[in-house]
Amino acid sequence: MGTVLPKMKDVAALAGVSIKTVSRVLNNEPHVQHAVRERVQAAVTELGYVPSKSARSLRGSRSYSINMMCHSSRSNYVNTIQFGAVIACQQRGYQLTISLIDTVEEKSATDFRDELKILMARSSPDGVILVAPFADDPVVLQVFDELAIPVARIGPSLGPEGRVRVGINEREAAFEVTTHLLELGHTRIGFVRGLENQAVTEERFQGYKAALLEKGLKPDAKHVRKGRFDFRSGVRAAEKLLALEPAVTAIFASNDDMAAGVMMLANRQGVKVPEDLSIVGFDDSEIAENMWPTLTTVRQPLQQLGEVAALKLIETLGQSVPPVIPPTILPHKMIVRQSTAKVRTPV
Amino acid sequence: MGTVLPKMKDVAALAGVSIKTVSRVLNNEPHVQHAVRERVQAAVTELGYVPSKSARSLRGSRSYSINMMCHSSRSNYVNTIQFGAVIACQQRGYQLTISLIDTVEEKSATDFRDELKILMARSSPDGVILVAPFADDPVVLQVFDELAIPVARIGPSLGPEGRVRVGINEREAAFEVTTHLLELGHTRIGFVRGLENQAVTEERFQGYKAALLEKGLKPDAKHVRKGRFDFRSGVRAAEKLLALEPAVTAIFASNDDMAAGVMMLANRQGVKVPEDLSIVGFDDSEIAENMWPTLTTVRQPLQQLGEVAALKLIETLGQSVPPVIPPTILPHKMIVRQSTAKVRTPV
DNA sequence: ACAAAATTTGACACCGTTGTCAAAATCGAG
DNA sequence: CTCGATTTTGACAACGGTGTCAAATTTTGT
Repeated sequence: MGTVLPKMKDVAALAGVSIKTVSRVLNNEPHVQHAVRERVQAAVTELGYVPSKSARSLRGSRSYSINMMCHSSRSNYVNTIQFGAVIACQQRGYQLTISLIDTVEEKSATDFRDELKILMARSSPDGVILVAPFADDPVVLQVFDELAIPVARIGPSLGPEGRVRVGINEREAAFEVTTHLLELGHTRIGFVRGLENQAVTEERFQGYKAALLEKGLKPDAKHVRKGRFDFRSGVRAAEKLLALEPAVTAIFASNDDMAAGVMMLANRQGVKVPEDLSIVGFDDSEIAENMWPTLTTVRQPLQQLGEVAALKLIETLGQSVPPVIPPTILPHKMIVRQSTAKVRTPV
Repeated sequence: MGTVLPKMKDVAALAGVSIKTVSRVLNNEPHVQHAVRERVQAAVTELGYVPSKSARSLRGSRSYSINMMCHSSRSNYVNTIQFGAVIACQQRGYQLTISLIDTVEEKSATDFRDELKILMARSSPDGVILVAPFADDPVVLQVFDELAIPVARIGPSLGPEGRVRVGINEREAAFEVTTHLLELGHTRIGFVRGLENQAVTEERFQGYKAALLEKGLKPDAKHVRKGRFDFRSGVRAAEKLLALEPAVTAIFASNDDMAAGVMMLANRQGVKVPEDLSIVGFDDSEIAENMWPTLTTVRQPLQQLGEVAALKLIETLGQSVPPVIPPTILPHKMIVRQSTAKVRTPV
């Protein structure tokens, strides 16, 4: 009931050892006799003792918290990754905290750096998980270098630098879905790009181009539209692509939200999907199955991405100087649903 | 570059006062001369000093963190509330942490209580924000009472107890959309309930019933289906409701995801929306605008709900014994889009 | 069986802040 | 101008752990 929380000295008293020995057991340090270790552990569970995070981090200068930095957490992408990260952190006894910060573009770079530094000083995490649009931002990476806070980057360009990186092979995935469309007989395939400040935008585009070239087709600039990863920009891109003469017979949108926009416009204009127009997306977010017809897309293991990023990050916290770590590439998978079909009238 | 983080004594030295005085200034305590206060503040900003959270919370037994407890953060509802909560916390210098925990149903009640207690001991938040399905859970509320951790509940049943509560008037909102359908001439209006362990499910249903009764219509049990707040259960409910003889001419789903399911099924069966069937949802989540036709729904100010909950919670942390607080009711708004229209053939 | 080496254990300082309490400075009244 | 009341200030302990280092204990070698 109203019993006070047990402290280390209570555990020590119950086990008949010194405080320091309890500390050693809790931190899995060597130099404790097996029998003593067991006695202490029994005392811990009996009292339901949980070490005080603040005391621990004050002396040990580790906060046992990981921060996930986002621009906005309101997207399936960020949200699902976050979900995976929370699970991993919880499992390892870490706490996940969320920080929101505006992108560099919305303010001056110095303001941004200052704000970021204050934010980090406040939460003083042991490590930070970066997702788009920060995973590729040189200013952000530099600040964390200066603060000597380890970062894990999700879905970044796979450069050679020595930080924890987790992602999928974006280019290959884009190559696969494009090839899927080509094999269905499509030759005029529209492509909707994502936000230009994100590395994945170019990666996916490269995959698209490579697939066309492999089949001996020349990429046509008219078939490529810019997008912003949101529903609305998908609608706008589709307007242009369907107005072409001759129009495209398939559209590859760089994510599902834009694909949903494409589909909405097709529905509205009476263009039949997939008979007159095949559509593919990217991400396999919830919306992909919740539209009609359901969307062919690429499944990114988002939750797993978050989990692995958090685990790898926590793992590196022990090492004093993190070695150069090869990027972890998780497998993606093309999910063929109803929005793609053989082209009707091959020209 | 590699300068160490400034500590309180550095600030004290620069301002020419004692450490304690700096502490007083930072905590807005009285008994500091105006001039001294300014001098200290100047020193703080000059050094870019940020107090150490761990030291603070160790001595002061406040952690400056708020925990948001969810079952799964992967829904627009939870996600948007979380977004608002992060904003509010950040603004007040608090940190938002996320905890995931399985519902009571998935394990024994004692296990649940133990797990919850350990989770809270680990993160030791100053307060907790509860959302569905925990906001109404008596076991959860009891545990927090025992631990003496203040909670803020979002969207709960509006009982008389003295905790921070934030929500909208669910019943009235449901009353309004139902009335909207009635005024369009609909008389056979289907209703899809939500998860039965959540208070809002009954609240919205009561609003639906009240609207029918007010227009002199008798609620028909055949027109009411259970649901689980997800796309799939919306599809299933619609199958049943559209198979009725005579079929319903409108369906009110208790949330947007289920409404999307209803719409998908209608599209698939060739039932024209809104000509043959009007559909309304609830929440105004992103999906509402990202379907075709766009969805008439009720806008819940989810982000604001999260913000207000966090702010009110932080506010009460000062008071030693939180007084009985009246619930905060935020305004909702019916958003009429394309999915509702006059009934075609009034029977 | 005894000294040296290795292992196990505990006393104590310390991390950076806030609470307590007494000292110092200022103010007001007679 | 002095004395008590009040305001302002600072010295010091304390929060609950971990790091250091020395003491106690056990093991090893001869």
